[in-house]
Amino acid sequence: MSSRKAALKSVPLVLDAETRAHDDHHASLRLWLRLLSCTGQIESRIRQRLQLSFNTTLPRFDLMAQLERAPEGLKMSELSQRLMVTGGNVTGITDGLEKEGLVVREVDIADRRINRVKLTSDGARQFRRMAAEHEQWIADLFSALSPRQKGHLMALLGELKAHVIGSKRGTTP
Amino acid sequence: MSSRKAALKSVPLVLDAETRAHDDHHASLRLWLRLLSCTGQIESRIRQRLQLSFNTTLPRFDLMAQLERAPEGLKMSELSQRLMVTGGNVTGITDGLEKEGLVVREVDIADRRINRVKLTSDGARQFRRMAAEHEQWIADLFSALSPRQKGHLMALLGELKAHVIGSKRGTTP
DNA sequence: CGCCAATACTTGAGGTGTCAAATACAAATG
DNA sequence: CATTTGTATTTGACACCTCAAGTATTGGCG
Repeated sequence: MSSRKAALKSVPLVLDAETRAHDDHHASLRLWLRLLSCTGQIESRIRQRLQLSFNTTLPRFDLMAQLERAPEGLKMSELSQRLMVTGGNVTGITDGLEKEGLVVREVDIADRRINRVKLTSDGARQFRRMAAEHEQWIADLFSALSPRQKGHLMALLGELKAHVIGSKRGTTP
Repeated sequence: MSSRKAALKSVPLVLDAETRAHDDHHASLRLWLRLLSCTGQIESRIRQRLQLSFNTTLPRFDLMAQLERAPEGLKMSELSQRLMVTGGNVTGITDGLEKEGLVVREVDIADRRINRVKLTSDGARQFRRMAAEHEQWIADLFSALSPRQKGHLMALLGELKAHVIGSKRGTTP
């Protein structure tokens, strides 16, 4: 109701360093939340479909996908590396798949510490069915973006990933 | 060894639909894997730091973050919605936080089915300490991108997310 | 040969996550 | 007011996932 205007807060023409930092922090935070929610949504859709269509899970699917490209089988440790999960985890998932007959463990002749894991023919057949559908799901989920946009997104994520991985120093030397 | 050239497979000047579809599928798949690995890397870095610096976890942090913006407290169901996880999960995380005295459950006077969850003053203090560091971590992790690039990434992910969420029909109506 | 460190994997405890069934309370209905 | 219906949360069974400790087995070294 007052008529005074002089007391309104001034709008600086040049933003100070602190303000810029604050804005950037905020932008990064929002970006991170969007990245997280985007990935989460897609992942949850895939899990859901894997469950509905094939009564399986993403980690199982991922493990089988690795095995499919390695007809000679993979060591547990190799699976662990490729799936970027711990060895104990691989043990558990492999147990489940083995119980369902989709996969077999074969003790290495030369070094009996080693377990070589292979797809059974049943597992291979089942995986091929799943892989085809899976690829289509992904294509559909990403169909909102043009090839050009996909390339752009790929590049931006590439830079981000490189920086994140590159700065992995300083934890426990 | 033959000198005949006519039998070489022709290279079409215009790619057929099948080839285009195949390439697009492949691009989508690679993009998805990169998205996944990027998010995973960042998430794992944050988890690691939360563990090292504050001996806590990401879900606990996220729950406390929600409570900080709601001094009157939140119902379990509200937490469930905001964190995008199931109610059972919220129960578990809240149990842990309550055991450590960072959070309290208060039964609603008017409707005794409702549990209102609040940060304790101890929890609030601890959260503020964590939040400041957390924001800095994020800013650092995303510092590889210019503000312009951040904006671009934000927009691309926005389109992707909108499409994914928009196509959520067709499961169980 | 015999011991010992390194390697490959498994096990067990603890925190997340999901779903479906159980519990506790409230509201609507007759 | 008693019964039914609905809502808020918890519980229990599984599946992941990590870390740290345990078990086998190998290969080197005295």
